[in-house]
Amino acid sequence: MRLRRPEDFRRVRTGGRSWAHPLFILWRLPNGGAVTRIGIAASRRVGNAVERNRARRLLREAMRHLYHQVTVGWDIVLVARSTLLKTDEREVEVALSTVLERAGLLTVNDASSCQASGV
RNA sequence: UGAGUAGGUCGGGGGAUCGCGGCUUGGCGGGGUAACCCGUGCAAGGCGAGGAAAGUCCGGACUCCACAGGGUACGGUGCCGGGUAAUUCCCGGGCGAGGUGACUCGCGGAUAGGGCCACAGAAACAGACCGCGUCGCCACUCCCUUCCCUGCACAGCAGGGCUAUGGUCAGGACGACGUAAGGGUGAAAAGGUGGUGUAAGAGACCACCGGCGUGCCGGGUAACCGGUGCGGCCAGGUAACCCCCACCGGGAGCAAGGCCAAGCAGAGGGGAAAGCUAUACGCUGGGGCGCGGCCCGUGCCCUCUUCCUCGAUGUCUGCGAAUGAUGUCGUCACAGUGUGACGUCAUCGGACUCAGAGGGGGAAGCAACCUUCGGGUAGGCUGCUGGAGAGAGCGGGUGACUGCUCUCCUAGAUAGAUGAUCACCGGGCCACUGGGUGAAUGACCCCGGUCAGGAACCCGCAGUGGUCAACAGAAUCCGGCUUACAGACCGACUCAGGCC
RNA sequence: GCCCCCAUCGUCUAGUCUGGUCUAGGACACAGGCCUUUCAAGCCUGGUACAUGGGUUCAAAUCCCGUUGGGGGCA
Repeated sequence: MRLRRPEDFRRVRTGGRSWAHPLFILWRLPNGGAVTRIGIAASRRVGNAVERNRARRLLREAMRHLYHQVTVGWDIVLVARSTLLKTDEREVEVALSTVLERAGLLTVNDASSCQASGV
């Protein structure tokens, strides 16, 4: 599920914890439900419209591959940085999985982690 | 072959797997008698970014608000004609400038008026610093003359002097006038050349050239062009300064606008028709009576929230004197189980008087609504994609463009959909290999060819490997402009060189 | 998305409307020197800017057009 309303983004950004990475910043906040909700943001500092779309799509594709390994019940906001434009999807996916692990959001699952590293 | 000019087209292709957003159909769930509607971690089918989607610079469509008409203000456009829904766009033409040329660039008015033109320069729009002249004045320099001194043997001559006389050719100073040829300054300086002319000069005059204004004739829808006559040198730049002339323009923008849900806090101003209209005080007004001869003044009383008007010696309620009716009781008279009179009490009626209340219509007031400021919401639906639409054919037009016919349907997101991975084909560039054309050179026939040979260069035909692939993402829609852009292709034209 | 506004030394600004005297002024900051035992303060000196590309004009920070960057408003 995606986060769409501006107040949801505000809530996660003000009430949640964050982890920074050279490629992006991750915020998370428990939502009290049984679903994982993802929001992706790219400011004008990232670049023009094409570059912002590119950054968003990379993050969304990486998150799609890792979605079922994420512990349920959290709202997650990913903020893109301009370094994303120089990388490809696999690097983003590896970086995202390590940051998710540091944030304690990965459900420990041997099969899925092997799949994640093997893709 | 080289160098250019203007224009047009394209913006990699088709696949596999996993995903994304609409639409249609079908499942599933809900509602409903039904038609059908709503929802969806579902399935299938089909669709899914651009030539600039960008900048938001013009012009329209559409929506809301305002709106008799005209003028002014403000803004825009600006050679002429045409195209178009419209334009600051496009097409054709005119003039000027640049280029050998293809071609490119520019465009109202500076004698309608105002302002400005720094510094420099005499002067920046009409002027005189130097200069060139004429005249006057001075007598400074020089010259001449007179005078004085010295010498020569003195008629005179020579030299010198002059704060001493006169003259005025020349120079100089000053003043007045003429002049604009020349000088210098500046971004810009008052038509050019030659002559006549003059005190000096000057379009002052003349010839030619250039420019301007204007009349006529001819061509053209027009801008304008050609011819011809006249005037006359008219005399700077700036209108992306004000301005003049002609034409155009109401304002805001899809976050417009409409509907629903949720939520908050009202205040000021204006206010049509219909509807509704309470209390108190004061002022004003109205009515009645009295006094003074009248106008009028004054005193008292009554009346309505306030004012106007209609109607009213009226209506209703209450108190109640005189008086009337009935009844009880008493007294008297007549008279005789009664009648009458008077008195008292009770009940009923009650003119007039007194006290109180009141009608119909209109205006003020309340109020729907509008507006200004303030407060609240940032959720959903709609607008929302079929249109000045695209392609082809046949016509019209020099062209922009346009008429008819046929065919086609081609994104609608809203933290905002096109992505990830994999190879394949195609393109540019580079390297290597192969191939083609083929010089030097050699041989043969013979005054020019044939055969061998294989360098450098060129081509990029074939193969292999590597590498590169831009600018950029719809947000109401459309027509233009501007800006960004790797590269590829198409035909047209010009100039130069070579060959036939 | 739609509609406005702005850009001048390192920073804050004047000048722009009405072009010239702008080699662009001021304050703070910076560098050097004087003063002081030293620091601060004070005094003197210096360097440092018209966002960018064109156009109009004799001349542009100023007027016109494009580009870039920044800011704001609109249910």
